Amino acid sequence: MEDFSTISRFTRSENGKLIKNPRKLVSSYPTFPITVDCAIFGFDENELKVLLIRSDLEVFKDQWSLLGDVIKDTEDLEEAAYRVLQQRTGMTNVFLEQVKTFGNPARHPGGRVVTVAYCSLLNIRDHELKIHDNELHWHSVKSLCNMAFDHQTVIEYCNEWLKKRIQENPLGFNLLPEKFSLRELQHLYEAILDVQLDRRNFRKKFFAMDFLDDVGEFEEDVPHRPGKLYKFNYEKYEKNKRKWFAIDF
Amino acid sequence: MEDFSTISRFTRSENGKLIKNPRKLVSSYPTFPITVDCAIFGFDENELKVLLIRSDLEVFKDQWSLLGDVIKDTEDLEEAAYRVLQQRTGMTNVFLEQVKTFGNPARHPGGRVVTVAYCSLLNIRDHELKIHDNELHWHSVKSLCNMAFDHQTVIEYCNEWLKKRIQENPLGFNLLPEKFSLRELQHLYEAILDVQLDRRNFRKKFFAMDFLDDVGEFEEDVPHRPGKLYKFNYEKYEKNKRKWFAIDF
DNA sequence: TACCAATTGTGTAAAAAATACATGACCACT
DNA sequence: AGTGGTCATGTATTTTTTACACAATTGGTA
Repeated sequence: MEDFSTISRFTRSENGKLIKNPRKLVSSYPTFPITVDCAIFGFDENELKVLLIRSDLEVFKDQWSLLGDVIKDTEDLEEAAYRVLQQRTGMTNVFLEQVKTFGNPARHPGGRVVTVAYCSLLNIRDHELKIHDNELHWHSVKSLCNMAFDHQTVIEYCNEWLKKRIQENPLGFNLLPEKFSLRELQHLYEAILDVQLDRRNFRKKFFAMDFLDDVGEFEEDVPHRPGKLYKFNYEKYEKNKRKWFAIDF
Repeated sequence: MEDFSTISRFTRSENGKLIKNPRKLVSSYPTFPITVDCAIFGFDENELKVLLIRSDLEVFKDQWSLLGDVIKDTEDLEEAAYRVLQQRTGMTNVFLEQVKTFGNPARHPGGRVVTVAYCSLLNIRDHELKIHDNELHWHSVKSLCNMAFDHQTVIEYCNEWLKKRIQENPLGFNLLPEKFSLRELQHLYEAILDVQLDRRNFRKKFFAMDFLDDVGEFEEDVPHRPGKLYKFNYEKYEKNKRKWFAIDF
């Protein structure tokens, strides 16, 4: 006889009969607070930044935390994250994607709170005027410290996720103005991946991918010869994108 | 004056003062049931399979669902997933990784239940004797239908996740016996990725990665010339693994 | 015991992709 | 007019990927 004694009483009905009332079943489940936390990344002065807010918990006095909120009864997780994003930055049409859920029972000093981490990418200049709340701050990702909750871990995880993702998908453009020069693009990659890239090969590669539209304009206000400006053309990307396949590890 | 009226009352303290009692704060948060669901994959007869259980809800009569359970007060999410895995397969030391959290308010007929999906990989033969519970069933991933909850979506997501992951990391070995032939390995890749691969190039690639140990034995009970058996050597892999970097999309 | 079916094991040539690298022109600033 | 910083561009070399064929081994079967 097999020992099923360790199987939770929630896993199966005791007697093998079908459960008629799912509401009753679910109401017997233990419940927990759930939040979403947004790692909102921006790129400025050749550095990757993350938008943080001063914690309002006394135990985390003078520490920073991600922007987050509890989820509401009727909203999906992504909706909640998007709401946080909009409320704080005023921006809509912004890249947002779920990264990971953190559920360590001790991660919140007020009791168990499970949080779903989202990663968002936006162009800092597009909304810089909206951040006059001086509790909000763009913080360099390289020099994080003194974070509330487990938010340092969360940001590091999101940062690693971004590093990987930006090599496989055209996400980087979300961090730049609509029109950008190839130097800006290269600096973005160099900053996020923490590598040095050869300029000629970098250009060759992006031109070969063939989704950059020359907008016929040039950089302004740069203290050197201005470079051409380009736009990311999503349709071209979608049409030509390679079927990603390569065993390689 | 900025309009912060839409910002949730949970987001910040009203008056700008620091919150002294985090327990009180958290106890004001709405709560939800949280479950973990495990997409447990196995490989048999050259097919990717997933371990399913018959739903015990009457609304899902004769439908299949993933193995899952509610999380307990004091356990971390991964602990809960691991518990489900052990209880059902009797196996320990098994690959397990979080994939995504699903929180659609309507995904459970009994009310809102948020679930964290985990993906697990194991060798079917290692534990086939433990599945005499006839409510449990290895189901071909290619022919899913009639799943309870949103579990079809969840499995499809996990399957895509696996497809990508198996190309970047040596996960496939978890689905094979400790000693395997290169044909088995190739069939595994071909089944999961749904491609045909050139045998010589496949072998060349894996030998070049240099983490397969020839165990000096041969296949048995095959109706053709038996191939050499190999073991995956994790230490060698760790030592030689390439720093993964390539912009490519 | 001879043959068949299935699979093992092995290498090379051609094509494609990644890398390394230098120069003259342009613009702003002084 | 000179300087500092950047733009724009192409080629040769190396590395990686791909395509592809044949002899040998085993079990099964007539």
